[in-house]
Amino acid sequence: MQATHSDNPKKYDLPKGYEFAEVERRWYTRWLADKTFSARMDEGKPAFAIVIPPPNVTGVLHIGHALNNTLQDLLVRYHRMRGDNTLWVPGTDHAGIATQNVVERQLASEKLSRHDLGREKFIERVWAWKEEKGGTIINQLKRMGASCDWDRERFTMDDGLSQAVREVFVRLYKEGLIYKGDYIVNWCPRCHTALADDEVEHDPTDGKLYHIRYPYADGSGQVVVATTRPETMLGDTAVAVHPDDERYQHLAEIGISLPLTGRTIPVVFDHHVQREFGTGALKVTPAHDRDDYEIGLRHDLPRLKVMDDRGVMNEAAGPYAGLDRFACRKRVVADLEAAGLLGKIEDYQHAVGKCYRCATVVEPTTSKQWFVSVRPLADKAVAAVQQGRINLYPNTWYRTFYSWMENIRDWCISRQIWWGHRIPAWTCEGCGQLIVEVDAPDVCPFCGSTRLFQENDVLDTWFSSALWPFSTLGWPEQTRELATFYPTSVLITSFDILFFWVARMMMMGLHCMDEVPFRDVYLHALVRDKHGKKMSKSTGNVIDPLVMIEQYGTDAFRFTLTAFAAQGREIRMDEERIDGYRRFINKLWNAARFAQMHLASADPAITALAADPKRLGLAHRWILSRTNATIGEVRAALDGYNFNEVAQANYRFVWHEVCDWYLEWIKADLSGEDAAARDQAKAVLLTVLEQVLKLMHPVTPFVTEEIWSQLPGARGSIMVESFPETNPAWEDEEAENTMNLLMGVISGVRTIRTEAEVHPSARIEATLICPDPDKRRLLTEFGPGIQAMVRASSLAIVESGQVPDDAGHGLVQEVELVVPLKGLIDVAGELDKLAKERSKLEKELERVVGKLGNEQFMRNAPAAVVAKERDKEAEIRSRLTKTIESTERLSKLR
RNA sequence: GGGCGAAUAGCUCAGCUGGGAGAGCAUCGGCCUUACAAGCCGAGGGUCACAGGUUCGAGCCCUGUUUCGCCCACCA
Repeated sequence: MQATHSDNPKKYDLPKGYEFAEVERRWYTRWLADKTFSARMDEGKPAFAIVIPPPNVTGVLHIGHALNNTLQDLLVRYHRMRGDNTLWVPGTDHAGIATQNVVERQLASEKLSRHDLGREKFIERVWAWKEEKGGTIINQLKRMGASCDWDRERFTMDDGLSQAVREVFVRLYKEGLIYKGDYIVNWCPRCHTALADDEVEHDPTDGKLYHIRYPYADGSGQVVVATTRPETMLGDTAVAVHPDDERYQHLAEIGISLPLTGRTIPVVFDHHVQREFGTGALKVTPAHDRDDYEIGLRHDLPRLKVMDDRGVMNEAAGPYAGLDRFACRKRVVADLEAAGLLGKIEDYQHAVGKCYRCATVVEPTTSKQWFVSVRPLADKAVAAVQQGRINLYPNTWYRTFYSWMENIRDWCISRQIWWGHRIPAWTCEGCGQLIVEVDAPDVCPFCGSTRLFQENDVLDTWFSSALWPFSTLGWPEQTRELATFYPTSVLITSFDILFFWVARMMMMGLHCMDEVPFRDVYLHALVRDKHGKKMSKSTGNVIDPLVMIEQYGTDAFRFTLTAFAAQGREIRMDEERIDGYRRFINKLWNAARFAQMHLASADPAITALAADPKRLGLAHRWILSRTNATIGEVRAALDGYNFNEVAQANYRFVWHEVCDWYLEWIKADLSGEDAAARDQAKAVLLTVLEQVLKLMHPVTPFVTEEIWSQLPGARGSIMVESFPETNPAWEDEEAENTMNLLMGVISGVRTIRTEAEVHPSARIEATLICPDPDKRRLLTEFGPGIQAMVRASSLAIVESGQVPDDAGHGLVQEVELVVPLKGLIDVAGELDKLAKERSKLEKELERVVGKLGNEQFMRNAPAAVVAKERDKEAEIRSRLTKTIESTERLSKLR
């Protein structure tokens, strides 16, 4: 009777296909209920801590988060299984500008602005939004299987964290490392706030370069200046030329008559000006250009602001007041044209700074802002990295890190928005003194006035996230968490926030805690589409992690991300790969089903048999040796953050060693009559399966937990099982060599079968000709196994013999494989192949012989390499002989 | 302008300190062989971008070239 899939439904406890959706839901709920993710702080155990890069509270899980959190979870689960005191702190970032924008948009749909509500009501509204919508990404992280200690979830505007922010601010202020001043900053006219330098993105943009004639004040001539922003000329307060430029020396006395305004402005001499560029003359607008600002400082030029916060021209722009800056540009150009002062207009591509939040063209402008003097802090960070107290992975980042830190500029930390940590500084209306304190003062300590007004500005979002590694652990309180888990072990993040965030955490951690915030930094790549393009909504190439999870399951998705995470390599996500790994998860599932058939009634204590492999059969010794090797590989890969190797080692082992060979090999024993053989097989099968599940658990938590729970015996969560360790007793080179021989012979016979198109279920008669007595003994010993694997009705193992003319023939490790095939051979095809084989072997032989005949090689190459070449020569020669014999034999059949 | 990275099978990628080129997918052939057709057994397919160099030996090290990508930068 032919068995079908519906037969014996009771034979399997596990469903035929892996049903990930139900399993994932069930186990995550259970893990949460059992608090399996909760950090422990046991005495005497090493600590392993990761703080999550807090996603924006407005965030929606994208594939970058998915990668980032998969890698973190991988390490956290690994260390938890190793028995470390393991903590993964989750949380979200209040994301000042981003969040304020979201709520403002919401208000706009009600035809309201934040000003209609006023500051207090607006902030209430943001909190309300956060309560309602802010948990989105946290729930999505849970879908990813993230094993964060959720009871310790933090938000950068929590009371505790806000306290930490004020403490640090006040401390830095009192140390003179925070100052307030009127400087040029990047201003976003749409967000109405200053931006830090790295919050400005420079896009190459097609624009125009306008050449404008500036007449000399005495009318004796003119100088041409070029600009991409003609409207800023209204704020020009000088023209600059190079000090050594003979063309303009005489202008020092004369000055320039600024067109459209009639103002007279001086000519200044500054080394910044490039003589070769354009006419060598540069218009100077200190209030609206960063370089011009510097020139202005050097020459004590007035700073004339001609725009307001919205990018609209102000009264200083005279007749242009009230015009938007871009409208003004057109008008200025038209007026210059009319006045005959406009020179050529060139197409010009240049980098235009845009707001990283809303892509509005940033306006450099002077404004009163708060800054951090980063030099002393940066020096500490650089020193810590140089001393190896912080390691960067991949190490290609060191150079970039150092060069960035060398050129770092003071950090503008004030933002003119409402959502964020309000700067803890008050101005006394009585005496005008500035008071900076952690807690709001009631009276002015200088004059006793009670009329104190707090700063309106809030802090840059990155200020609070810079404190994240210690603020989340309770600082400034000296908590047990802080003592146990600071410094944290590793930070895993995307390289694009190395400077926004990572460098600043180093600075703040070293300064405030006097200790690094983390020992290792692993910087992963950006996830791109399979063609290497950035994913973006407009391109339409976005891969949504949640869709992937629904389609392929979380484990398959996680496995894919892990497999792609090779150091120093960009990730080109390909949905087909996810599908491939989904099949792998299913393969594991089915291997477990198979095991379960035989293990369901087994006593888990039988695994004790595997402790002493010397008494076990070959295949068992082999798979234990391979298990041992795989454990070593996986651990090394995890310890070195070589995530792709973790995936690869597991994949290879499970599919190509356990499933392809081991399970097939032991089928006979499992269903055979020999009770001792059966017990061995069960014992090792269970042992290997346990090891596999543990090895894979950090990558694929759900399927491994589900299978684990079904194994015989009472079992707790696999999450708290101990991670596999290499076991020297399992290492067995001899078993590996023998199995390699057997597997080679089996594959060789299968090739003969397939090429002759022997039906897979047909039995063949096979002969192995093996002159080597040791190998012959092994082949004889394991003959029944070989016979089963190649579906032979008979298997003869002989020392020597003739190969019949019509036999299929192969050669593996000096063993001749002979399968009589009675006319099934495709003679012409085989002869073709043999000819190809022959020429290939001859070429190889030539190379090897040449090498061995080379004195230099013989002198310089290590003995092992020489010996290997000798073996190779012998092997090639014997293969060549056999190939020629086969050719002759087959030729007769033609 | 400076810096970094990449180029290996049709596609996506491994290849760790130099010692006989690999995987998955795709392609071709054959199979429902009772864990898995989401599978099994096989096959074909590569001038390791190009040119030099070092070496007994180079996908790997060095130099240069080309192409692509990214980061940083005050040439209006």
